[in-house]
Amino acid sequence: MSLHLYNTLSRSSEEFVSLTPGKAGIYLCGATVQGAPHIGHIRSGVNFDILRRWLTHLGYEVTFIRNVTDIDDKILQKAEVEGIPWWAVAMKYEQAFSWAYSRVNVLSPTYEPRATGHITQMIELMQTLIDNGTAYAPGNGDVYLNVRSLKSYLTLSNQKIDDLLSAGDAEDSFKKDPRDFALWKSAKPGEPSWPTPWGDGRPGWHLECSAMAHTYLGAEFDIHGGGLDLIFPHHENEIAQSESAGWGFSKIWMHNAWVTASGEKMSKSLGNSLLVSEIVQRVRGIELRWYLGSAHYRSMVEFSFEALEETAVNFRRIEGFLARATEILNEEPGLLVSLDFTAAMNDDLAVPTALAGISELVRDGNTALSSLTFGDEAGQKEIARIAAEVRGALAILGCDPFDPTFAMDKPAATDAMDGLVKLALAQRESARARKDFATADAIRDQILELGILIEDTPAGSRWTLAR
RNA sequence: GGUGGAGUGGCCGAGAGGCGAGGCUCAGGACUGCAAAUCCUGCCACACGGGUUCAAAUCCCGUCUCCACCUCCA
Repeated sequence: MSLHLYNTLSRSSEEFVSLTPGKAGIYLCGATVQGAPHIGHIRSGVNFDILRRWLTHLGYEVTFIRNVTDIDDKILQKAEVEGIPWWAVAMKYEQAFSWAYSRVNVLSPTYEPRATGHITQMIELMQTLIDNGTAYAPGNGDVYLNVRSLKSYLTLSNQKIDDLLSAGDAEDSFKKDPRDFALWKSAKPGEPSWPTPWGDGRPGWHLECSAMAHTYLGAEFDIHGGGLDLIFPHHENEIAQSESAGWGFSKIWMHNAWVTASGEKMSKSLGNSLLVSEIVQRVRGIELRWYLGSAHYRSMVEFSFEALEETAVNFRRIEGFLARATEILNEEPGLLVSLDFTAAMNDDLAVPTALAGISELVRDGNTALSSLTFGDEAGQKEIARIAAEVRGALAILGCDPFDPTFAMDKPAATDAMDGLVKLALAQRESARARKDFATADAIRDQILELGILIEDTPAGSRWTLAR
């Protein structure tokens, strides 16, 4: 089966046919840099990173744009609170996001545009919309989109305009209709602003994504992604602006579900302990990624530390197999992508199904490892094949243990430490040889207290860090 | 009020008419000097009430519970 993806627009799974053969353009709504990233933000990054890696594996040349919205009401508020300029707030949290993305091995986008770098494009878009009558400037410096003038609206969220609850503050505004939304907001005293033909001001929330997607991906592109909660109003308004400008815009809309805590969506108050910076104190980045990536992207992930730990244990089993296979083979496994994995991924990125296949492969691999006899070339080949299929799958999911990105998670695995542990192991070995098990076990216990696990194998003892 | 989603074994979590996804935990076994790691066996679940069908977790009708979006949101 070829790649099929669920399109929010049609509420069904559709075959992916790119606009330009061999190429794929993706626009992902990135962060509004107003605070530190929690694991929900990062989940979105991981989900779409997996999509990107899969498309790349399938042979597409992927242009992946993930924006940074670096001007907005909350950033200005935060600047007040923190007593630093708004642009310093934006930079601070943009860097926090970059750090978090890198900890979970999310690839850098092809380009990462900032809203404030695209004011010119936004003004051009507004001019187009005003010229063709879909937008209006009431004279106070604001620019609004007239939603009643649209041929279609709310096609993504499948709502009727009159069913929407009306905005609370609509009465005293310059809007023609309460549902009209701001493309541009006039500057209040002390706020940053940019000059436009309609007055000094700053972008409304939605305009930047239309302008930037158009700049880097063109009038029409393949996939637009983001969190479920962006469907309305953000993505509806992007569609409204872009289609009114005559752009085809995105063919497929993909939305990731969120991470919940105690059954509820993470809000700021709940999210404090779930900052990426906190979680990676508990588990390694690769384990956090495994956790966030292992649920289907359209399913809610109910966060708990227990589930996180459990998933980490599951990952270590897979990792342990690859480590043992590497020792036996005397080289890093290759990278193969199996037919089962391909079938699962092609079915709207069915990672959980793919994971079941990986678990079965690992079991077969462990069995092959334990039944391997000296000089068994067929057995070695089998182990090499299985290890390569496991590693190949992990690599697509961004969790390849051999990926240098994760090297920082193994700080203690230096040659010096290896030498010291082996020294102790040699002493234990000689104690075992003379059947002095009390001494042998004492050595093992002492090493364990330092956080090092000992496994005795027919080929001798091996050690790993316990974590 | 409108729109969308969810309810699966001790726990997590897939599947969407027909042979027990998978993981974690736990119990037993194999291996081991003892462990660890690994493998094997066991734990036959689908919110509730009806219906359709040879066959329903899956389809239909109804009910209950929970969550989300409706101009701050990943």
